[in-house]
Amino acid sequence: MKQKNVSLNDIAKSLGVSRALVSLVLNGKAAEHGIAESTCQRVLAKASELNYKPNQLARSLRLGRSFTIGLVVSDISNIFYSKLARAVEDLAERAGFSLVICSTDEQVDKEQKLLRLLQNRQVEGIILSSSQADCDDLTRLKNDGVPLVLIDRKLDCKQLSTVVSNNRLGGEIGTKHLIDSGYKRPLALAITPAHISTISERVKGYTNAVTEVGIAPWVAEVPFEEVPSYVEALIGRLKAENRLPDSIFALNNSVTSAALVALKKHGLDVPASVGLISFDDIPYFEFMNPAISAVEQPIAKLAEVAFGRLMDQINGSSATAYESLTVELPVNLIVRESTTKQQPN
Amino acid sequence: MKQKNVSLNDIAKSLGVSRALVSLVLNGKAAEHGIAESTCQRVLAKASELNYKPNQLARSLRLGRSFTIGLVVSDISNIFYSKLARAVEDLAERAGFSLVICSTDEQVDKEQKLLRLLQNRQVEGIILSSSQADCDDLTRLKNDGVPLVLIDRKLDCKQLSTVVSNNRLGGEIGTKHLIDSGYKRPLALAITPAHISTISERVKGYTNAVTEVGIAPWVAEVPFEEVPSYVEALIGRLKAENRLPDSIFALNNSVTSAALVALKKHGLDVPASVGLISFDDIPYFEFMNPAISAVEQPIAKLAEVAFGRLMDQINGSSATAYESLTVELPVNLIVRESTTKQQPN
DNA sequence: CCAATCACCTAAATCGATTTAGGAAATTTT
DNA sequence: AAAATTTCCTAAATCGATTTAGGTGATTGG
Repeated sequence: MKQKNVSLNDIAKSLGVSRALVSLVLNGKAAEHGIAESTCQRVLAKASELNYKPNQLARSLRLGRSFTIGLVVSDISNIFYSKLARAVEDLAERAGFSLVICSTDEQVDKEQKLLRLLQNRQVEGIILSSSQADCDDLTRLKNDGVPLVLIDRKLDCKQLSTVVSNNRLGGEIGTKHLIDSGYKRPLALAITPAHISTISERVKGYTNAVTEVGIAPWVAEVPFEEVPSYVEALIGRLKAENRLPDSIFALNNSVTSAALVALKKHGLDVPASVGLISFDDIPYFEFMNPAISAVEQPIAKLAEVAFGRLMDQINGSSATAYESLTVELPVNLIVRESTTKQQPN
Repeated sequence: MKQKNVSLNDIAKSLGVSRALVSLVLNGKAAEHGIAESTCQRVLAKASELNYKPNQLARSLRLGRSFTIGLVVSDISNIFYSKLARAVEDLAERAGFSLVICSTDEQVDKEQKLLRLLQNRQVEGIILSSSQADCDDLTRLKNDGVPLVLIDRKLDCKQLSTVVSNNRLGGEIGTKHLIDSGYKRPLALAITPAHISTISERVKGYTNAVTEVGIAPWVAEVPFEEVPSYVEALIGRLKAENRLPDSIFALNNSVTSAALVALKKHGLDVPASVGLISFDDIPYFEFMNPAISAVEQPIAKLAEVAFGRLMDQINGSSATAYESLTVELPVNLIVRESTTKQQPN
């Protein structure tokens, strides 16, 4: 069934030369080794005649380079991560790297297992959106010599190169926008576990903003395993008790979806009854009715900076050595219809 | 910087035994080779003491198995493909395979380049949603001994195992739903290039359905590089000329988005002015206003069947040899608000 | 005619694992 | 005590490439 692939040796044998010669020629090092032009031609011709495909596994083993990097996120089918993955893929491809993508489902043990797996596969570096609460495991990985860049989520950790959005500021901007639009009682919809830095930072930003104008913070924490049902129950309860917020800041795209479902199900109009702004912009928000306001993350830029840092680590260049270890990139407020408060009250 | 990894040899040396011994023990073949229990313990202890990580590259080279498969689609950031990727990832992981994901941007030359790359990397199989018009290239790949399964899009080709949705039937069902809802003049929004089987099949289904009830087919072909602008211009023109369709069947998720944008921009109410149904369901459709009706593809099932067939090819089992080479899986109509015609006219 | 130079190529080690055939020492059998 | 087994382990080939130090034969120089 699976016939043996053509190897360097096969070419060498069928030409009666050494495989060193063949390797040199095929790697374009013929000139610097003074290999006769005519020999080059013969090798090249034979290689294409036999349809030679270099075995990258062997090459990688010998060179100690796999030309592969890993991207580990919680769920590649989440649109935020799939956009990020695509951006990383393009950068990697241009740099001659393949990309292995893994999803952790927010499970720390799965994350650890996948990281070990990638390490065993000799990936040259890893870009990771970690679900871990501390960075012991990751520091160990890094000390093992695996270039590592954290993306999206930061850990409380001085050692690891990290690239994130400015989530705190995003939380602030979004909240201020609600306040500026006339909302008096904005509810922040967060998600557990609480150690996920993106969410906690956004909550901080929210809290700062409301506190500053004398509004008491109001944060609901949604367990990530049961987002839709929990949010629906929450909205239902608040409505029944006549304690609805006048606006909601949904702090990531999964709670935004849940909130939209719940509001629709309970017949609550956006923005007439409840204003809504989302952390994370989604293509579909633009043409929804109402169009959803959002705090947009610079996905392409995140990928770019993270990938750049990873390459610096791989190439051992000290370019980023003197920069701050953690970069926070600016986010962008997109005002649409879902935060347009109708009447002043 | 990058210290050398601990190898089998290091363990062997530091224990004064052969590396064959170490390999056998670590692979659990100690018993069948009559290796002393005490020796096993020493090896295991030393391996964990030195924090040994097996080099999968070396292992793969020796075994002739990379435990990696490739998934090649047009764009991993498209939600359809990212859901598919996630499903494949889970299956692959359970089977002990890593997944390399590549995007082709619908470019045939890029697809060919990526396939070659994957082949050089010795992936054990490839799941491919191809942008190619014919299958010469792919047949060659397969004949090279690379297990290959086409997914999502089929080619006009008798040789390649293929797993797709029943797109023709989906086109029919969606169109019939429009007709049954009282629409008289449904426009099918297709996309070029025309050789993409998903779209051409859906158009066929649409055409069958309208023809059957005596309605003339009306298909607009949108060039895939300029979907949003083209669709907007089209809707604008039709509106200006007072030739608007009473409903639209958007034949994939990119034109659906474009149609929604265009309709909103031109102030056309869905479904009051124009009904809309989408091929491909998207999570966001459920809670949009109006909620969008859709023909849903069985993504998980597609992944499952394709992966199963790939494994059969890899394992050389003839399980699927007698089945039809192409499977078409049933799709599902989801009726929501966007196809609710108000008044009979 | 011998040595130096040049042009061209090869041998062999190496990366890190797996696997098979077989060997040495200890034990049992007769 | 010699022969036959057992028990436990090793040598060496192998996967397919890369790379370095060196070798061979022809040409040139003196």
